[in-house]
Amino acid sequence: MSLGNALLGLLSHGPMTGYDLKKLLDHPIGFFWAAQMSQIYRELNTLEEKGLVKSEIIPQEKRPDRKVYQLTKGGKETFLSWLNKFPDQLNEASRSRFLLRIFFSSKIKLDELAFEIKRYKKEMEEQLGYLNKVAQWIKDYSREKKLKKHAFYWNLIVKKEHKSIAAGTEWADECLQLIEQKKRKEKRI
Amino acid sequence: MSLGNALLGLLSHGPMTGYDLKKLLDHPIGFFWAAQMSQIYRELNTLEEKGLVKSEIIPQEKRPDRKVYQLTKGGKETFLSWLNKFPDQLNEASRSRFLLRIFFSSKIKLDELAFEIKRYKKEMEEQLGYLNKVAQWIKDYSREKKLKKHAFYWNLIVKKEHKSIAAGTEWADECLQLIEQKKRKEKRI
DNA sequence: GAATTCATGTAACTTGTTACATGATTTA
DNA sequence: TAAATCATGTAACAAGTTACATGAATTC
Repeated sequence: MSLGNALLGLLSHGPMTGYDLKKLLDHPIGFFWAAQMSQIYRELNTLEEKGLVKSEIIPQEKRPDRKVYQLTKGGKETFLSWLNKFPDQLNEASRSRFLLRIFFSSKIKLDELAFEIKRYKKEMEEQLGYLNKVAQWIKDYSREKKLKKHAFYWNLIVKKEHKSIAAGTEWADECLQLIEQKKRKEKRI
Repeated sequence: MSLGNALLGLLSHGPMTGYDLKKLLDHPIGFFWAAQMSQIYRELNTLEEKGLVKSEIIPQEKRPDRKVYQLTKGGKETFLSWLNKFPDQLNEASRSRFLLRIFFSSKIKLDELAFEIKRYKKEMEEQLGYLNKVAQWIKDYSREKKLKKHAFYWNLIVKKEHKSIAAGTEWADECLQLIEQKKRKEKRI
């Protein structure tokens, strides 16, 4: 239940609603753990059933009530024990629709493949823009003393994403060159 | 149903049993699409219900019967239309337990983080070894005329993995240095 | 006046994981 | 003789996605 632990971890920064959690999950965390709203609400229910979080309804004027979740003792313990014990597998089973398509792409036209790779490259560029925003967000956030200690770790993640985006972009360029070469070669024959 | 399309794609190379499919999924495809045996059997049943594959039981001496699956016309069409239409999202929602742990790692000791990153690096090295085997496998495989045309595309994937493994390894080294620096700094204070 | 945001969710469905089950044959 | 391989799966569960629902307040 990695999503559950993500939620517990976020709640260790303070009480929040499902909606707030979703925003954090989208924003800096989306890079390495995505979740749908509906999944978050379900997970929060499960966590509450297990006694790891408790909720309190706070009425608001002119707005729907806020259902604010906070960690219980058990929740803190569960989260810390998850953090402290080594996972038996570091990486999730990999699944990339994009590479799956490339694997079979001898059956499509070279131009179509090139198009798809260009779109991939564009996506990398968008992610880079987003990553820069995240880096800025970390800077802003870490002005608060309480959050300063996190910045070091969060920047490690940013660094990793930077490298992987660079690798992806480089790869895309090389691919496009190789495809051009292949196209010329096929014309000659 | 990406797994379904992967299976259809593999079956387009010729009739196979679920077991054979699993071996291919583990071996070169595992890099970008993993699946459990039980999932494959279930997916094959679904594909058969939809009329995209058909199976034939071939009795064997001294071995359990083979249940050989092959594509139907509908299966070929479905696969090709999947290949030819652009997916609305190239990348799956990202999920990395490893990065999730790093995000929260201000709560664990620096040495433990370093240990985890070292293990990550080791995993990268193992993957590199595996990747080299895959590259060799492609070479061997593409001696067969029928499969030669795939080699170009499969090598694009190898190239991508190479780059991403290199990026990961580099990142791990830099992290370990930064952690050492931070440790020294903390001792001084 | 239309679209978006805030805030809550439920239901149905699909996909992925883990554990269990069988039983002969081959390799170390 | 123990383990691994071949080959088939089922069942239960966990996790993720998509579609649907509500309704006020704010922004364009």
